[in-house]
Amino acid sequence: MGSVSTDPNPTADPREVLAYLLKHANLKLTALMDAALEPLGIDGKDFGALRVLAHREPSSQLQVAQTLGIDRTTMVALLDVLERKGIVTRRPDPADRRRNVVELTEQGMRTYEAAQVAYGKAESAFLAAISPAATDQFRQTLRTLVEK
Amino acid sequence: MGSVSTDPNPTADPREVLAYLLKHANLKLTALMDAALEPLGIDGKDFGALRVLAHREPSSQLQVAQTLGIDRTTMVALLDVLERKGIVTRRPDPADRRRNVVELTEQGMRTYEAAQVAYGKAESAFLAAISPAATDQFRQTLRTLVEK
DNA sequence: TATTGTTATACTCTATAACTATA
DNA sequence: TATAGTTATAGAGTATAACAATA
Repeated sequence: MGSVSTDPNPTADPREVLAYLLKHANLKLTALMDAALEPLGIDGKDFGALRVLAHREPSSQLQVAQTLGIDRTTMVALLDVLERKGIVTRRPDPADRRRNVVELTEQGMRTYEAAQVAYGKAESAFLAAISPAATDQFRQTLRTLVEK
Repeated sequence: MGSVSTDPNPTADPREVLAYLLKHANLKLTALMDAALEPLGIDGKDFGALRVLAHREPSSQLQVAQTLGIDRTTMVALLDVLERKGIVTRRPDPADRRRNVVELTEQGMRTYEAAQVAYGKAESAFLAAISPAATDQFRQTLRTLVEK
């Protein structure tokens, strides 16, 4: 028997547990991201919505909410803020007036582009301590773990 | 110029962003962990407190709270629940009666051991799609990213 | 005066239920 | 009847401020 599998105390340091490491890695990147986006007047959650809106045909609120995995009532408040800031517009879909077509404004597109740059810097700072190869591996592993 | 660095649209899929992947990996492991611990009457947050308590000398509430990175008022509510379940005890520290000495009970130690087994299964399920080597690499990367 | 634990309170985030309008 | 968006409300989770006991 090897010492690894018979270790009587595999979690002697509470901070070695994967759940702890993953949680704190997420907290750290989120903090870096929010700090980087703050000068643009948005946070990571807003940036997530912008990413969805920037890469799809003009969508209904419900479609965006479902893509983000948030409730449609939460979507209302999120878009209220972005609309007030001039980042998105809402208008009834002529083909189905129950739906709102949500689009990035010109200013919203500029904000989104600036946000991509700012986010990229935050991500780079987060990954600074590991090699490009380790970064690729890390990203690939996360993709596998998250999928389905 | 390589196509990678000149990709005009590096985040065409909103779900390829590291912040998204990390967040959802964390959500997935947290869900698996909470489901695995639920029969024991605790959740991942409680398990975190138990890990700290099991691997330290009997601690004051404040020490445990600071190790977990939570507010001391939050610690009160967390321990209220664990104490009511017979998992921990609180008593004034004879050396400094402002402090509470917090300890796992006998039952608490059994709960903790069962929780370790349950958590281990959740972690294994989470990691099932990647190889042991990739798992080791993943863990090491997270350690590096989280540290300091 | 400062510190630990506690309580009361408030704030953030998000979801559920009910309502309006459209289909 | 069912669906999209909205509003009102409630719940979980956590933090701030004030207080009691102790140092």
